[in-house]
Amino acid sequence: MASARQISGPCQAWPEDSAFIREVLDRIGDKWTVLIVSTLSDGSLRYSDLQASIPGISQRMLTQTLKHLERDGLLTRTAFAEVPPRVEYELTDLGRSLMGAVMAMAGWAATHHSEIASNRAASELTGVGRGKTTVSASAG
Amino acid sequence: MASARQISGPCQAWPEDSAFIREVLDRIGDKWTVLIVSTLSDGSLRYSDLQASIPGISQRMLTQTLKHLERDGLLTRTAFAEVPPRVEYELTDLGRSLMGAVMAMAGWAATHHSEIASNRAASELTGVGRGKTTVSASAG
DNA sequence: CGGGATCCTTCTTGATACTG
DNA sequence: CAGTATCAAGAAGGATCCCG
Repeated sequence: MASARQISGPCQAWPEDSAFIREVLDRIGDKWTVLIVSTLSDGSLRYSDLQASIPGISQRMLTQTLKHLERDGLLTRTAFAEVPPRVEYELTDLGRSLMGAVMAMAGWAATHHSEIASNRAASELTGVGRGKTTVSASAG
Repeated sequence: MASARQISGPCQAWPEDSAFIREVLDRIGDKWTVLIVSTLSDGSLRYSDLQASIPGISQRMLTQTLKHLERDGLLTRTAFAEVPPRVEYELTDLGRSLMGAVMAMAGWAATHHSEIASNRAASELTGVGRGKTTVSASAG
């Protein structure tokens, strides 16, 4: 996604600011980013530790996401020139502040996820969001 | 952030809670969700108004995202049985609270996006996140 | 151990055409 | 107007092989 960035609208909340909001969303909206960052919140870890700590991840995604995070300055990568190669990843202050923001989202999620879940369940029965909807007789 | 635990915890951040965090992230991580919700923050709008207010969107994505949001109880859909069909979409309280959460994220983004941008720019020159990285001589 | 490069499959998305 | 249905292109992700 994130192809064209022409999102200027007439009556919007954020006129043009949405640009970097989407940047952030593109980053944390990524499944692995959140998992990696949260895993690193305990302290620095090496590549294989991360891979072991995050069950479903492939090394492709691990490497790629780590690169993105490093590029954005959310974590640091330190390679040790030892005989058995060792690389350690650690969150920067910026990375930890992202954790805080995600935690805030988590708070919202924790507060409302049951409500969302019940809404969703109710929709299954009602048919809402699948064709059937509230139909009002002409209110004009 | 209410029930979430400390950032510098002993073991892992979220053992199993990540489930509904990801649910929320999957929703707002979606480009269109944020745009639709923010567009509706001004009040109810009809289908064609939304389509006009969000330049890049296709009716496929518009319809689909609206359905998801309706299903999760973030907005309501009201169809009027008039001769020229009219359907209005409006945020629920839950939807508006999501707006608040996204605004919070926007706050973080606003605070740090320049830092991220400069980090990213610096990485272009340094080569960080693209192969070259900080290499420490064997520390042990 | 820590990746880089490649292939291949799946999911997502945009464009198009048709309906009530 | 407000969608639905179908199709094809592209991106994302996983598996695999290989190198330093």
